[in-house]
Amino acid sequence: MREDTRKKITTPEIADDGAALGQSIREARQAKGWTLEEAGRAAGIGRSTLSKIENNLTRPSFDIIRRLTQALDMHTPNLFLQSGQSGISGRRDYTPKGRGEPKDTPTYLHELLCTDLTSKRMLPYISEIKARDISEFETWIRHSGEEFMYVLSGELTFISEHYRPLPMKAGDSLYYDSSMGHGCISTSAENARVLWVSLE
Amino acid sequence: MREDTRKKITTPEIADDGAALGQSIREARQAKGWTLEEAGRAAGIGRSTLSKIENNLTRPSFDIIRRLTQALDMHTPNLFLQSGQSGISGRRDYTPKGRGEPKDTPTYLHELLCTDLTSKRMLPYISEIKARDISEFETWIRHSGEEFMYVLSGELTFISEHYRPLPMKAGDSLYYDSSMGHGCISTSAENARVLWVSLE
DNA sequence: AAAAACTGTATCCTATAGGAAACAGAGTTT
DNA sequence: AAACTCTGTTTCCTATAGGATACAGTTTTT
Repeated sequence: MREDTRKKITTPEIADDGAALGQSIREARQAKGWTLEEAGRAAGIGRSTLSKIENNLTRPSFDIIRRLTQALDMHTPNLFLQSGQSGISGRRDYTPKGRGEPKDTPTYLHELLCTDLTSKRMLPYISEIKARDISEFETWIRHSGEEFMYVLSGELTFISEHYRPLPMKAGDSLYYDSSMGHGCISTSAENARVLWVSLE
Repeated sequence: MREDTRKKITTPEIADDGAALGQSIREARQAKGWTLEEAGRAAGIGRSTLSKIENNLTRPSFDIIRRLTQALDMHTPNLFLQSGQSGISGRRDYTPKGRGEPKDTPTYLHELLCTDLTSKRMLPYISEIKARDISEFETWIRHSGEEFMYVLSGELTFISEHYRPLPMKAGDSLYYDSSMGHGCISTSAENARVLWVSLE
């Protein structure tokens, strides 16, 4: 080994709050059984860079992390959790039938489900859509995210941009981009009941 | 203004594939009605840095982006979408009753819903849980993410780590951390039917 | 309408991110 | 056991991230 006469430049232990980022990546890589070389090639980065990232010896760019998470099929939301907050880890929330949290609007009767878990990512609720005429429709509902709906009872028509009205009845389900303008109207004599799960 | 004799170093238009990252951040900041100064202070970064990020003139570190997304209450998964793939934007997927894609396991009869939309983030399916004795239970199901379940018919018992068995019947709902070991057994004479929505 | 207080952008500079290559250690092969 | 071939780590270097500051444009105050 050759003599190193230079002043030692210290850059150790960056990790501060970013915390277990490197560890997460190392686990994901090893779960795939990949070497630094292989993972680096898949993500388009050098193995030295990857080594430093996994050992928290650097503060990688977002771009690098994005490429890595793609290559390793990683679960990205976890990476954003700072030490302390850990989502709903190890918890569950039970709501008996009809015991959700009511929330009414002029058009809908909502029953929010599992509201004790405030940090959950999906938002489940049951809506009672009041029977009414199609002419009452006013404006699109539009909000970023994705939504899944399942018709519990009754009949309704789902209307949205880019598509023609879709008649639905009990047992039917639908998944859609909620940033696309959308809305529901009951087309049965009685109210229709729908289970919704909204993301974001 | 003084004469600039240096060779112009060009660093414009980094944006390459990272794409609309800066735009997303600008939108989130403006949605909060914040100036660069305010948002920067909330995230602990300088306004000049933030300006460059929003205009895609730099390739920010993951750490910076994490601080920003926290301060701005941003929805992080979107940021990981690269330019080509845009989720399910502007699309919807309808599945009539009983027309899901069947997928059976020894214990469950699954019917996957809305399988045409492959890039959706939530995974909805209906499971028929075969009536059986509690003694048949073998091992925990465990996978990262969150799950919501809604009992459509029949009765069952949900069992999981950290908790005691939970009897559920039609109309009940449950939200839980799916990394926590869990499982279901039917406790009614006939099979129980459950609607599940799984996230990641 | 000048002065002042804002806004977001552009410039300058230093610490460092990330690639190339050297290094070190553990198996393999000849 | 020496020569190869892997692994992951460390060193070296250049391009650049991000803060400080100067600049420019717009609105508010005196």
